[in-house]
Amino acid sequence: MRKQVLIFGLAGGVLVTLLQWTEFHFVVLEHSVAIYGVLIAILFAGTGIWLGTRLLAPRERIVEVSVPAAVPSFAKDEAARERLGITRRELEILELVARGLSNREIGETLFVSENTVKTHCSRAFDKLGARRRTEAVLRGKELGLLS
Amino acid sequence: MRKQVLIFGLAGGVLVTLLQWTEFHFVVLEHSVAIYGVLIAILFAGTGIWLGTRLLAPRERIVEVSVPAAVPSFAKDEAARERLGITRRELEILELVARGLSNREIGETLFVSENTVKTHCSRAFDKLGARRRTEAVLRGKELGLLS
DNA sequence: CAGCGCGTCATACTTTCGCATGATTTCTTC
DNA sequence: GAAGAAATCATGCGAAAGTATGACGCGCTG
Repeated sequence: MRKQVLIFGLAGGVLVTLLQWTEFHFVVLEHSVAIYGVLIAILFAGTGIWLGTRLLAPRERIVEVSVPAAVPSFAKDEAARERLGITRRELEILELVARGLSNREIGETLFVSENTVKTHCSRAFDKLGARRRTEAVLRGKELGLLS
Repeated sequence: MRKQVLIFGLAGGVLVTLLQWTEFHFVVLEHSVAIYGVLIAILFAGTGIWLGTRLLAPRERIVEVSVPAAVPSFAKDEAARERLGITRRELEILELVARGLSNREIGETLFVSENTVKTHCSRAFDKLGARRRTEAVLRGKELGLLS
């Protein structure tokens, strides 16, 4: 968090410097407004993107989780997940496994590589004491992880 | 990441053009730079947020609610089995698949070779329209084949 | 009896899984 | 600001799973 702020401030300083420099040297009066505009635009577009990713994305994620289930058993999943030390991402992938998707398809669905899916799967299987995906799905349902 | 940069640069170019155009045509009035700045800032902050949410966090989740009624258990299995043209042996193996057993374990359980299990599995998967055992289990439950 | 469905098995081949290991990055937390 | 958790990705390897094809025996049935 501090890192972003730092980089951000640094960029701002660079911009200011650059702006003054350019203005005082070769891009004088008539273009100054344009320059200012561009710089401000860049600055605020960056801020907007930053805000969008940092602040709005998590909210969207929460919506994803809470909307679909119609909320009969959400806290239960969470409790079971927590108890087993399974991360949210792992559970997410486990759910797709239970839907019969291959690792490749899961990767495409979640926009991550197949390798990543495999990693999550392995960890989840390990935590579930399962050695195959079918077994993992079964255990997941038994333990209240999956509906 | 590259995509965003590209779009970002594009937006920048568009802005420069637009800005110069507007400046030389109808907004040359004596508005202060600050007003331009604020307007552009607002505009691009919004754009940035839009970009951030649109491009950097494209996530969706499709969740369905399947309702497997588990009341009449045996006759229904038979009916579904018959309807799908699945033999008893195939269903038997499918049940063990759903229990998370490997082909080898199934073979040992039923005293047949692993190859035989594979054959039955392939045929059953084909009749279920499944390409993976996890998918087959899911379809089996949806169709009332498996409890 | 000839044909058919079913169960059994094999061989060969391709694809997918699962495991181990290590690296990088981001975020949180103390 | 150091440390840990979490997510991401890669590579390599062996083990499963899945596909295709052919074959054999058994029981039923027209």
